[in-house]
Amino acid sequence: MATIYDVARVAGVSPKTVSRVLNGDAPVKKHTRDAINAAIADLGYVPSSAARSMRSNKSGLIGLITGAISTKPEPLEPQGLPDLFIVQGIQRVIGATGKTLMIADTGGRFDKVAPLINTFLQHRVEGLIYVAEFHQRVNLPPVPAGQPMVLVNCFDDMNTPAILPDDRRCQRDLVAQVIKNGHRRIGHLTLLKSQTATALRLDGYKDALAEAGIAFDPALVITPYPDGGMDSQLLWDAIDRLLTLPQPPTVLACGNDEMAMRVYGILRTRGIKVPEDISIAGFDNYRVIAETLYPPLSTVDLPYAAMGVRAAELLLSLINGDPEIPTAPALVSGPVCWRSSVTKLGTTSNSLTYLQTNGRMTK
Amino acid sequence: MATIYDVARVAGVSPKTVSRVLNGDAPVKKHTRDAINAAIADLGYVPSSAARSMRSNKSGLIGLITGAISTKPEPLEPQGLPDLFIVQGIQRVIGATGKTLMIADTGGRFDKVAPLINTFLQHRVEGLIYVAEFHQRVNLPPVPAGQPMVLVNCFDDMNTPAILPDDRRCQRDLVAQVIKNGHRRIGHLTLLKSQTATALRLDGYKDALAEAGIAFDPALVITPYPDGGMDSQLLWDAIDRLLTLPQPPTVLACGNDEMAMRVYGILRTRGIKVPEDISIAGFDNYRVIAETLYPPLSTVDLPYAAMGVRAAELLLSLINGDPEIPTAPALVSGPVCWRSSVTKLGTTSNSLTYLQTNGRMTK
DNA sequence: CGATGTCATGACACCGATGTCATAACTCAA
DNA sequence: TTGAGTTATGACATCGGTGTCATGACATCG
Repeated sequence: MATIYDVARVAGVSPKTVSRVLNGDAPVKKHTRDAINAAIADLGYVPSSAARSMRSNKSGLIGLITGAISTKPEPLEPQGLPDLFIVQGIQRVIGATGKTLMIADTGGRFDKVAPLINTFLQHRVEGLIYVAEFHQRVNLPPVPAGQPMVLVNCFDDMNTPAILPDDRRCQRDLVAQVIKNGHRRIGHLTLLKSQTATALRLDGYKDALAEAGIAFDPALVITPYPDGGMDSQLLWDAIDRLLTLPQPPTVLACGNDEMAMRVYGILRTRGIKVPEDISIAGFDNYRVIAETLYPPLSTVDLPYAAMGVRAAELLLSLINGDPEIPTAPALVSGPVCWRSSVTKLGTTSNSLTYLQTNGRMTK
Repeated sequence: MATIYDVARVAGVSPKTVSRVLNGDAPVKKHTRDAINAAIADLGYVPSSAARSMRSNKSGLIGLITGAISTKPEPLEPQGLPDLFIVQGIQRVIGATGKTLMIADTGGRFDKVAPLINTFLQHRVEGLIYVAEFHQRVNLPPVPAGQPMVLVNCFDDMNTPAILPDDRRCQRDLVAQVIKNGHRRIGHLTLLKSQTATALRLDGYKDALAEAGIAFDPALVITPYPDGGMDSQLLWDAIDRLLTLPQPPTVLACGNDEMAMRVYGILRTRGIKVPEDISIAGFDNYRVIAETLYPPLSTVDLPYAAMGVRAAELLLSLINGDPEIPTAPALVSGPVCWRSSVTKLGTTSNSLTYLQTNGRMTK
């Protein structure tokens, strides 16, 4: 690979003058400049960032670590790869600054994180970003004090700056919209108990009820899956329990869009029509599912790309030494995506009442 | 950031001896080694890969570029992010060699490719990998001759080594399995005409028919969407045309799992049961869909992770200068994933014949 | 015309590792 | 005890850029 010395020799100038042309940091006679540019093109010269960053002590690199990592040993079910959207948001911001984003994937193995951080430190990254696959607490290996770092979709016990989804507010907004459409008995099928989002979303669900003056009925909230397993049968049972309540829900708010998709399938095998007989809402706006299902799914958009943007901006300000020290994690929320899986209820009719006469459904 | 000189000073030795401890390339007295390791820990010393790679002329970096890039200006519909699985396969192989994978995302913008390649060249990557989001022809900016490079999920006109999915064989295997289950009238809903995979898969469909001695009936093959648009109504029309044929298909082989999911929804609104009334097959094994749909979808696994592995291995052998020059792209195929969306047909009954008496379906 | 200032360019050192070679310290056999 | 051989360590140059400072070529002005 050609060096700046080769270029200098071919152009008949000193290396320093070539450097000036490359960086445009000092005037160079047009004649000289042309000769140098010709030599660069001739030789296919590409400057070495290693040499450059060694001299300048600036790497221009941002390190990003991502992966399906849980603090628990057993991996939870795969989520919808939201981290990809987060990464794209980060990329947009970082790319605009001229810095280079180095992305490393752990492949879901927690023991890979420490070596990856070490590799990044060897490359003297100016900042580190850790993106979790779903909202969770993490416990990362230590990094040198003063090393700018931002967590996305996760948080730790050491007050590392973090960008988090506002699960509570999103769920509240969604349920509020459902209520606005006339529903008052709102079933809620939650994610796993162990997931951080689950408790927050339940709070949001309660917030919306409280704001509408509807009493909270614990019978309407069911966690279909115990931690670990994900048997379809369990989901059937949960729905069954809800629909055979004395006052069954008119809508099911599901833990995420994937669960909503399963619920569609289950209801249809029982001959229950969505949304005529019962309405369904999801969570995430996982578009491949939400837009493709029939009828399209009402859900909340978890703004992963926006979280990425926020994270990158926060990291850049940390790198620039801006004195803003955000003590609390930043919460980002997104819009409700209203599609046709939730009907507008008249105040008098409840299309599901017929179910009450059916007794407990068969399995 | 501490340097090797700082460590040497604190440990009371020369930098070269520290280097020896770091690399273990020459014996060092235990007493000295302990002092050095203590100093390293004290100072939080991390070696600079810039200085290292400058001296050794080896970066230990592999550059990977990915993104939803099409050679056409208008972006096609989003596929299922298969490139993520490809990337994970690549990561596995590269990670095992001790090299570092630098991933850059174009964010779907073709004009970002050239600058990204340039950045990678500045970092003196030892190899380049380009991963396309779906099987396509690409036209990448030029790279220096001799720079090891591999294309994945795409190919160009310059014989750059490439790893491609074997669409033809996968489709053949799937249809063969369908035939083995007693189906002889097999509808085929294709992807967009402009997609490379579409023609290959049609060939595979014909291969399977030919091997089973079934005549090819063009009426059974429909391309629902014209290039560009993706109106749901068009899919309805396509299905309608198939089901009202004098001899309607007993199974619909869809262009991908997402299309299969839409077909599920459409059929159900018409009161047609899957798989009792008609069977459905997909393509891709996009697991969030295929496993979650009810009934679970029979499909073909496009082995994206395996393609990544193959690509990484090929790149490593190019870097090592192994003299194998694969002139033709390597085709990778995957297993049929048989689930319950395709029924076993008895040779005498055709459960769909009742539809023939229904006449054309209403919209 | 000579003093001063500006502009274009070059010489040289330095960033942080490591390869090469030299050398000090030590072991062991004659 | 001494010379040969081995082991542990250090001095120095080098990789490819760029910051600092010096210098030579002109232009400008009194």
